[in-house]
Amino acid sequence: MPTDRPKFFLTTAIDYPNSRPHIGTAFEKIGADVQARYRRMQGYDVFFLMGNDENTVKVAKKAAELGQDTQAYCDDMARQFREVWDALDISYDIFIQTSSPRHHECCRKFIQKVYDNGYIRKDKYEGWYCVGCEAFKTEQEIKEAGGVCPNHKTSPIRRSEECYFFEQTKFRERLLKLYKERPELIQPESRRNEIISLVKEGLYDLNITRTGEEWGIRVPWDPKFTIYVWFDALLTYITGIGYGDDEAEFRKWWPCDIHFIGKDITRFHCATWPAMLLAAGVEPPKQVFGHGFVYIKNEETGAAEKISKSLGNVVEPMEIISKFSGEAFRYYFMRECPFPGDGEFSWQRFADVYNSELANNLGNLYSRVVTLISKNFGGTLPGGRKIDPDAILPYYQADLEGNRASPDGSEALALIHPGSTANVIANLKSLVEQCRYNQALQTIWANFLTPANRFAEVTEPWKLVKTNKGNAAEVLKYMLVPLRTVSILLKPFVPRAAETIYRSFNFTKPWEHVQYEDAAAYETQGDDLRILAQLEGGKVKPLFPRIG
RNA sequence: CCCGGGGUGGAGCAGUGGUAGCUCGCCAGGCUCAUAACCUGGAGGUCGCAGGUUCAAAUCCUGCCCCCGGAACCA
Repeated sequence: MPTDRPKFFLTTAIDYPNSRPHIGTAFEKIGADVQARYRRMQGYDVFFLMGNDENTVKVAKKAAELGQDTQAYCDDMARQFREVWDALDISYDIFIQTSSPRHHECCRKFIQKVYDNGYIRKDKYEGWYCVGCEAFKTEQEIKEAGGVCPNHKTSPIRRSEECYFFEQTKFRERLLKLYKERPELIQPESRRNEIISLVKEGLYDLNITRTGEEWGIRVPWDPKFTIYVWFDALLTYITGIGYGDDEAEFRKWWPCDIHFIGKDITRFHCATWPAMLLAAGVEPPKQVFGHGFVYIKNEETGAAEKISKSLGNVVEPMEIISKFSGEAFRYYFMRECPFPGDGEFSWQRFADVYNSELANNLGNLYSRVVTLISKNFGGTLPGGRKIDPDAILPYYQADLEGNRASPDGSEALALIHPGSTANVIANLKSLVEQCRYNQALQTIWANFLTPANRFAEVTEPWKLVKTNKGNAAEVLKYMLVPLRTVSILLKPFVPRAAETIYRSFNFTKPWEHVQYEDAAAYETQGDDLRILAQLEGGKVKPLFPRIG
């Protein structure tokens, strides 16, 4: 289907399926998903790619340990990963398994191209080899284990063997030029600085093959070698959109708009990956975003620990989802952990944030507004009056200046001036586009939800219905404004709750077509404002039930 | 040793030259429409340390201290 909408192609890192996904992996997927959902809302034609990285020796070993066929093991793990992503409403368009025949084939075409272009040479790799493991060990591994193999506790031997090298050093100057010409390529900026100094000093050719492995992709011109897992893993980003077998589709999506990755693998994505692409005559991606890590707060010591199996602190995403919800999970990590930087998880903090921000603030505002309208007006507010989305902000400002409004509804309404909501939304768009999600959410709460509750406190519609029903109806319509605004702005973050709020009323624009700009452009509605939500005894089901 | 990030009231953070702010927690009061929710007020910080620039520094410069990461199958 042809389209003239701007395209937006984004990817997450692909994961090793040698263990189930943890909350750190989920953090990345959610951050990418917020971006994908935001772009779709804003009219982009979006393609969101994720996947599992299966061509590694570790996966084959793990399958063997379990007595399973490697492929069957990979398929089952892929199912388990997708189960978690689905529970978190990750809206990926394609999920690649690198063990798939199509990936293998496209991969071979790519590496052949790089070989033909003269950027792969045969040479010798020398390093510390453990006979027990039948594998090379890094200096680091040996050093950390005290001079022996960490698995076998035996001394490694010096060994050299033939292999193929990718000559990425040949791209040193071109990479540096690229970083200079396109400062937005590596984000956030701290990562960029890191990579520039790395490429200036530390770039070296990469051994991209292994021998003696059954599981993996064969090197096309020399099939006794398999392709080193990193080289094939990165290729997922292009094989997934048709590189090597669907030229039109590939040209439609490439170059990638954002690769979301963990900050630890920026060097691969910002140096090796663009070099690989250049070597094959393909354009580099537009942006690589290296997000921060989630640490687990040790409830006893208070220290932030790296998520690791050996520390035994791994938290299963499903555990959080079943205790709270997928929406709460998304909110917590986007609100509490600055996406470009590091964040922390603790059950205590999770419960605090959930109760105070989702239940008490957002959820409760929704409940009180719905109940007030249904109990006092039978669920229908008479229409015909224009509602201005700036109703709340100026009140808030007036309040800050010390001009306390009187409890008379009409006087509170007199504080309204137009103009400011649009500014806040412009700022929010920029924050979301820069992936500064925690600041975006904080801005939404501070500018719409808190003022809405204050507005209610000053105008007291529950009293006003007894003395001046006309004014009470107006006040309630104004309270609906921030609720509507927030539902639109939260659509990328908590899609289900946002939809529930929006669809609880007969707002005119269809939910599927709502954009950020609509949050500031509340249309005049001749029709009555009605509650469409299902009620029981005049009340709605709590959006986020408090959890004790 | 080197490189990167960071040190702001009890916790987590924002704040790149002009009276130190947000969320949570804590204390007191108000309200009662609402999910024991909401609103107001309060306590609590010499913005890691020492110098320097400036009319003015959390913010710029210099030196020092401390914490966290850091090269490959780990997001």
